[in-house]
Amino acid sequence: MYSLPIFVSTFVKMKKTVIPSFVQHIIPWYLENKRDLPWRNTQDPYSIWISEIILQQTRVQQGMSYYHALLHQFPTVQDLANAPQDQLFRVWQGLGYYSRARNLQLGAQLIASEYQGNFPKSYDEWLQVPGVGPYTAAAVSSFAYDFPKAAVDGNVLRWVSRYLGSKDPIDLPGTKKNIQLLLDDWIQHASPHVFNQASMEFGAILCTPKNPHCAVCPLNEECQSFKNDWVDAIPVKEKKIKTSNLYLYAALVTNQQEQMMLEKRPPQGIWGNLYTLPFLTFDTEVPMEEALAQLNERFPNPNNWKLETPEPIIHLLTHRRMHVYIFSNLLDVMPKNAYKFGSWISKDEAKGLGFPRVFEKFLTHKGHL
DNA sequence: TAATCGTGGAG
DNA sequence: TCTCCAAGATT
Repeated sequence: MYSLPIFVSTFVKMKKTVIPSFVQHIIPWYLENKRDLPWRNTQDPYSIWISEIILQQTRVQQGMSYYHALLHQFPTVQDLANAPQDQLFRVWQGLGYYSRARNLQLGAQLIASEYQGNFPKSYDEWLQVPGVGPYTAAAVSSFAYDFPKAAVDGNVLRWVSRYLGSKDPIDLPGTKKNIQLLLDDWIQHASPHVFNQASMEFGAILCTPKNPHCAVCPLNEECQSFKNDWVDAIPVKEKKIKTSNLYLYAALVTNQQEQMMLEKRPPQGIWGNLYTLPFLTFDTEVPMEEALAQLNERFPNPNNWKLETPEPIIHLLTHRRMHVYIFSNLLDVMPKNAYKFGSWISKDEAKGLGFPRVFEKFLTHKGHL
């Protein structure tokens, strides 16, 4: 006989109950056990919005200092809207996913102009802000304005699928949609901002990806995964992460004025709009002579390079293992107009720019930053 | 829709 | 050392 998908059947069943059991158990747990996080002590939409953009795919511990730095550098949405992008990237430097910073400023400009510095309030309004998707729109509108929309992030997908014992892959849009529908119903039985905070905190603190704390979980008696011993098997993911190699050859070129050649990356692609040493990339390893030959095509430099990284720097990206080789022009003098794709930048100027972590570390180590 | 976009910490 | 993946969004 045909059976309803588990989320739909749960949704139908819960419709009949007055207050979902999850709400009854998890909100008291949250109020007792929540972490003291700075963006939880405010209803200021600007601070909350900044925090949510930072926390996309980013752990609290990693994002905390950036949260304080951004609010310190750009106290108001107008400050952020009017800031030079280089200044923003200097603050965002090292946090990764730099399109977040670009879109954050686009959003600030939208709010400063079209909203006259007031902030969107509803979920649908926030969804129009660049860099704000379904999760962030629900989070900001509920935290700042108590708008009743469930925030569905990785924590929530995990605990809901475990709680219901669903083996639907959580990386499929249909699964997310079902969970969104279910929680959009449940959230009506609680204070929206408390519900969303409690929901995510529960996933982050108790229903963790590995070694969840089922023994002390207030929901363990009704958790389908706990009862069936599926906790380690749920959530299910369809896609597996496969990493491939990427070989990056960069040039540290300096002149007699103690300037170095830097390129601003194009807006699209990795490290968009940040500053890097000029570099070439290959999907497969190439002989060192070939890499040097290609560097020489770009720089009218006598073939005199020094390999600064005898062992390549291994820079791990989510889907890539990057092998970074850096060459310097050991003895040769580069003419001022030798290379038209980059700019000569002094040490002091470079300090105000944003660099990807791998270049920032190297240049700092060599005393160029 | 599937691929892309960083970095650092946990296990 | 290696895999996983974290308060996702965009194209």
